[in-house]
Formats: sequence, C-alpha cells, structure tokens
Amino acid sequence: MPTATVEDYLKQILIGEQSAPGERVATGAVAAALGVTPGSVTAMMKTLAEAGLVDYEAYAGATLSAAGRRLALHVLRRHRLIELFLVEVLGYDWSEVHDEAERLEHAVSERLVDRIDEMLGRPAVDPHGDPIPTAAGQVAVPAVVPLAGVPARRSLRVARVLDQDAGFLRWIDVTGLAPGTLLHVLDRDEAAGTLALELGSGARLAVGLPAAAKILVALEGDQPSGVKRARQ
Amino acid sequence: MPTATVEDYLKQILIGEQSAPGERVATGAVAAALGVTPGSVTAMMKTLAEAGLVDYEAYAGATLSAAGRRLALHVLRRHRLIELFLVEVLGYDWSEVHDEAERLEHAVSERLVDRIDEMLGRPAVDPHGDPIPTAAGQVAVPAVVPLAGVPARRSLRVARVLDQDAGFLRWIDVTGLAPGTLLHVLDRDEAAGTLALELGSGARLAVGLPAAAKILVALEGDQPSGVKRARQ
DNA sequence: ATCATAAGTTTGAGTAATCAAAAAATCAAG
DNA sequence: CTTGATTTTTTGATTACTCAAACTTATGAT
Repeated sequence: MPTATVEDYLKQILIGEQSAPGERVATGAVAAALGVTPGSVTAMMKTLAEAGLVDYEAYAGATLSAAGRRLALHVLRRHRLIELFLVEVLGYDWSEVHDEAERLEHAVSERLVDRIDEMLGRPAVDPHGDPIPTAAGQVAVPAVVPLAGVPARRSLRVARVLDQDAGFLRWIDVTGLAPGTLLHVLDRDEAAGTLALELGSGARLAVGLPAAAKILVALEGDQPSGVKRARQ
Repeated sequence: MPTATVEDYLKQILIGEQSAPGERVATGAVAAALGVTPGSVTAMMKTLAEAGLVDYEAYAGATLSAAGRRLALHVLRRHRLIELFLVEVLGYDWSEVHDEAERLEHAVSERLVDRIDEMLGRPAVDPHGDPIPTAAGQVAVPAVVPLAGVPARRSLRVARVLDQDAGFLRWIDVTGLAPGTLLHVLDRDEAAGTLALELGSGARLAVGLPAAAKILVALEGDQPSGVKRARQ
C-alpha cells in the first residue's frame, strides 16, 4: 500500500505529464507543486523508480510507468469525486473544496469512493470541469480549447477552469464564468491583451489573456458533450 | 497540529479512562488497543507528557490533561459523526463503518465535521449508541446499564453496543438486538449463564452473559431519552 | 567555445514513528 | 520477606520522510 506521500508525488507527476504530453516531468516542477525542496524530490524519484512506479533519469525528469499511472489515476479519481461530493452533497462552494479533498483522497477506501461515484450518478467531471477517471483508469478527453486562443465572433460554453486557487475561483464566480456558462467572444483586443465577452446572462465584460488561458471552452454547435474515451 | 498517531493515542487513553473512571490507563492496554508494542507506547507517553497532553507516571500509566482531553474528545466526535454519516447518508451497514471512520477521523476538517453534524441534525449518539461529544467537548451520559446485570421481568430498550467487532455486530443484527430494540427479560438462568429474552417483535432467544455484558440497556418507563450533560 | 546561470543531485543531519530484545520495576503468592 | 511472573522501560536499530547547503550538470548567450 503506497503512503500518502507517494500518492502525492505520483499524482503530481501525472498532472505534469497531462499539462505537457510526451515530455518528462522536471524535478523542480514537482518540488514547486508539492512545496518541498528539489533535493526531496530527487530522493523520492529514486524511491519511486526503485518501486517501478516511474521511469526516472537524472537531470532529465520522470515519466510514470504503467503501474505508476494506474495508481496516480486512482488518486486523481478519489480527489475529484470527493470534490464533487463536497459540493453536491455537503453544500461546499467549489472554491473551497480543494484543500479538503487533498487530505481526504488519502483516507477514503476504494469502496467509499465507489459509493460516492454511484450516488453522484457516475459523473464525468468535477466542479472545476476536470475529468474524473473511471475505476478502470479511463479518462474522458473532452474537445476543449483555452478561451485565450479563440478568435472573435464565436459561441462557446465554459467547460473547465484550470487554476484551483480559491481567489481565482471566487473571481470566476463573481464574473459569472463558472463551468456550464454560455458566452460569445465579441472582440479580441490584441493591443490591450483582453477579450470582450458577452455571457448567456447578457452581461458584458473584458478578461485578460492570462486569465483566459486558464479557462477552457467547448465550441457550441459541436456535439454537445462530445467526448472521446482514451486510455490515457 | 497533532499527528494522526498522537490523535490515536489520545483517543485510546480517553476510551481507557471512560471504561475505568478514576484510574490511570496502563501502557499495556493502549499497546493492545492500538496494535503496537509496549515499548512504543512508553516512548509516546513521554512525548505526550512533554507536550502537556497527558500526566504520565512511569509504571503507573497516564491520565489526560485538560488539553489532552479536549483533543481526544474532538477525535471521538469526528469518529462517531463520520460513522453515523456513513450509515445515514452513504448506506453503510453499521458493522462496517468502524475501519473507514478510523482513517477519515484524521483527515476531515473541523468545518466538514460541523457540516455533517448539522446535516444529521446534531445527533446525540452514533450507530452503536456511543454518545457523540459536542464541538465544545460536552458528552451526554445516558442512564444505561449492562444487560447482563438486569434482573428478570424487566422491560428494556437496547441503548448501546460496546463491542465494535464486525462479527459481533452482525450477530447483533441477525438476532435483532440493534440499538432501539425493545425487549423483556423473561428469566435469568444463573447456572447456564444465560438470559432468556423476548423482543418487541415477539421473537424469543437466549443470550450468554459475556455477550449481554457488552449490550447496554435503558429501563423503559424511565424518562425516554433521559440524558444528563456532564463536562467529562 | 566558454562561461555564468539555472536546474538538479548529493551529502549529512533531523524528526516522528516503529520494533526486538535486554533490563528494571512492580505485584501476588507462599 | 523472597521468589517468580507479569508489566513496563530502556536501548539500539530501522523506515520514511524532510531540509540546508555543498556540489555537479546542463543550457543559452555572447
């Protein structure tokens, strides 16, 4: 049985791989994400490689092995199902669930996670729009793109918010850009680095490109919940 | 912030104090309950005494300090609320909740526990009939006695089952002696060491005194949920 | 091509927990 | 009382992390 610490490292390596597919995950990226020193990460990388959970090469970084990916996907599944459960069943705000889930993900049994999954109707995504891996390790890969890259005059739906920071999520809340929101890009102002938006509610606002890069959208008119299954 | 291990030791010392009020809790009792060696307990006792959480005297055992009791009661509160939550909200059987709660009690925030408490309507007891401490550290002390000590010809209600062993709890289930059950003691057979019972359902059965010692009952006719509050 | 900087690794040490086994203290009979 | 059994403590080692700081490797800019 892996320790909570091992689970945290594996999860972080998986997230690193997902944000830059095909590349090795750097020691420093893991250190920054977990709030530990680079030396600690190097030490753990060797432990994980020893256990056959990652393929580690000094100075180059690590990739997950099949066994490591399997484990990491289970941790991610637990995390995201717990987040959704906290919102749906316990009335948490989606900006508050991350830290609670961070601790619970190491304490819940597979059995409890499956009950939660069942109770929530086997959901595909968590409150942030992040896809929830199935018990078998399958992840839905929705057809979404960053809002920052969308040209003017397109109709979109907010699908996912990448930043888990509570402050950012509260800003999303007050501007009304939560997942599910319909919106239209009125104009791109490349000079100012902003996008002018009109929401489904009729409200108009401008968002900066850095923020827009963290908001993933689906093109409306595409297949509504157009989702491919990939063994990822 | 105390570690999960410290919380486990404090909780166990509290349970030891409750089952033998006024006495110091022995090193060996804690070791047996937690499944560690006596040497580990001695080491931890010193750590806890150092931190002002217990009053420890070598070869005599430990008692909780005010700070230690406060902490231990919070752990017990978390444990019991989680047990009830698993039964009421997630459909667990009461014979299965103990191990799950054992891990979750160290991972839930005070905030989450309070939400659960609120959602369950600030319950007084968990599925086993064990009283749930309030957030302020108050514990209800119901007027209950072991079934083993009740004379014949009394009407009773099962209030609490002391043994958390899943096998014992399943036996309670199949015999129909779960908390809340009304029953009547038809006869005490001192020679055989059994009690003849008639349940509210009309079923008759005999239970041995060792089992009856682990079942606490309230005398029917007393104030129905006659409960005193004690700062314990 | 070299050289400073950034990134990563190594080393040595510390913390929190554990155990096995030796040593010491307590208790209960006789 | 003394002895023998039981309980508890001590000792020394181990595991799974962690960090700070010294050292090494890789990268990119001139």
